[in-house]
Amino acid sequence: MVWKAATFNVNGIRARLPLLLEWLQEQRPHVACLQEIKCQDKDFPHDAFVEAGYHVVWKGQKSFNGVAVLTTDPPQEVVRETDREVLDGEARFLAVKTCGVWVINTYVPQGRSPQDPAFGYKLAFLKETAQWIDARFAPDVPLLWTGDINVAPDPQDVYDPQRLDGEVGFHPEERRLFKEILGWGLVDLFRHLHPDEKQFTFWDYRLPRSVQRNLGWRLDHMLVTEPLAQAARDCRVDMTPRQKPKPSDHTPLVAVFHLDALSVSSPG
Amino acid sequence: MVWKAATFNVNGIRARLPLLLEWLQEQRPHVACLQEIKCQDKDFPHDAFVEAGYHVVWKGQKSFNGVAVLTTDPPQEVVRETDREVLDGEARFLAVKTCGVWVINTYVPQGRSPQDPAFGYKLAFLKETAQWIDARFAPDVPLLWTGDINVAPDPQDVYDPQRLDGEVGFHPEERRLFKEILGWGLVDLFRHLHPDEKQFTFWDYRLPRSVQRNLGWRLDHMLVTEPLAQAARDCRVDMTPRQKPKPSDHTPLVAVFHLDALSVSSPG
DNA sequence: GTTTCCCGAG
DNA sequence: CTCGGGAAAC
Repeated sequence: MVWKAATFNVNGIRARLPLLLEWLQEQRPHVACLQEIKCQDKDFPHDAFVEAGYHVVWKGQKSFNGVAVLTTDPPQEVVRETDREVLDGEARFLAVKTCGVWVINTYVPQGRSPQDPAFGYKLAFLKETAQWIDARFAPDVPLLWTGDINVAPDPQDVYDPQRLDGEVGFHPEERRLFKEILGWGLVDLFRHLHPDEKQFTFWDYRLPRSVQRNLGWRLDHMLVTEPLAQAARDCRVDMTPRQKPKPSDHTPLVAVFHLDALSVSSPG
Repeated sequence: MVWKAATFNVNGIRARLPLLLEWLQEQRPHVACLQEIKCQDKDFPHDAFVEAGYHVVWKGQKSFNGVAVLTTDPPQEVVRETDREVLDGEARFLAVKTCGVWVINTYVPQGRSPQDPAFGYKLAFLKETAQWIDARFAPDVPLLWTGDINVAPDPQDVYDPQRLDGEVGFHPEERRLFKEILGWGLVDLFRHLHPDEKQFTFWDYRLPRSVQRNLGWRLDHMLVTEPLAQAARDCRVDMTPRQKPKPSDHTPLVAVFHLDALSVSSPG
């Protein structure tokens, strides 16, 4: 099957609901990983997604963070709790197996500033997620770690690498860690398919006309294991939601895979 | 000329802007008195009304209160300050002469509760407005005192006169004062033209389905001097804005006058 | 319920 | 700039 996956930091699912539903109808991803839903579980607009034809798994908290996974096919497995304090303490982690693929959706802490304890938390969150994956999966299973990773790995991933060097999101320590994580057996799919493109997924609201001036960052990623990398046919940023009225500060990243082409080592 | 006047407590002019502009295009009043604009002067959406073909006078304050007068014809005179502390202390009073008619727009304090100092302030505000009018005008000039007066004068002006007797807005003291003020030479135009109609202009947001159950109050009025009363051809409540999405808790009161029929004692 | 302000967070 | 939350007012 042709399988479409997407990640989208919506910055408030209630504020973004009209835009998000419109985008889902246009793109019809088989799986959509959402971050920063910013609502408690009871306030999640579940019905709207069911009406749109999706199964929904969500994990919210008051005010901040919160993640959700929408799937056209019912999820085969769901992991809501990892029993790791760093991953479970805030609503930032959700894993779902759908269409035979494990999808890990994370909203990695932004980090605030390199001196702030939040930066240590960010690094720990990245490490623990990688460890959790390592403990549970091998690099030869079809796995997609996606979401707002909040790290721009390379100079071409920020609008001004000189000025931003050392800033949170483009700090040597996180970039090094990001590469180290890839070393386990993950491919940065967008960069893999587009080695030279300068394409962003986030533009700060606070910079005037940041979209028009393209003052962006590539912070949202699809990290895939080798079998999925080989099954990939496309991975691109969809700019349209960021250009509409009342946008999120992020815009979706979308990938297409030929799951039939998947060569899995294990029998199941 | 046929002259249409309206009063509308918008409960936040920024939140109500789409509804208000739509309503202005449908009704095209020559003068529209707005209350509870709830914005500072710098935040008033002046341009939107100019584009809609209106001259605008407004007086706002932070957070609460605030009044505005829209006129199709340029105002001949404007009174923004009365030099009376009670009238000028909060943004509740604005007077404009347009098309030869003096229009006094007030947002009378709600009063909170009969024991609260705010209730005394309400009574004082009503008295001072009446005094200001008396000091400046005679009952034989065309004058319209309109706005959210926050008094339901008679039992037929509230949804449950028994239960509400003594409540703020339907307290004997304010009703008595309201009648006393009319005694100077003002006519409650809606009641004058519709002696037996039970028609409201306000329905509390907090009562579930208050509009459908018609749990309302008649708090918004057009008090006119005799010449205007004789020139009046119509005075009715326009329910449509209260029935649309995102309504104010009030709905407009609209009146039509034949100004040619005006017999003014003075020459100008 | 609804609006506005102020706050913390990004 | 924008979101959500809590307070105050009606």
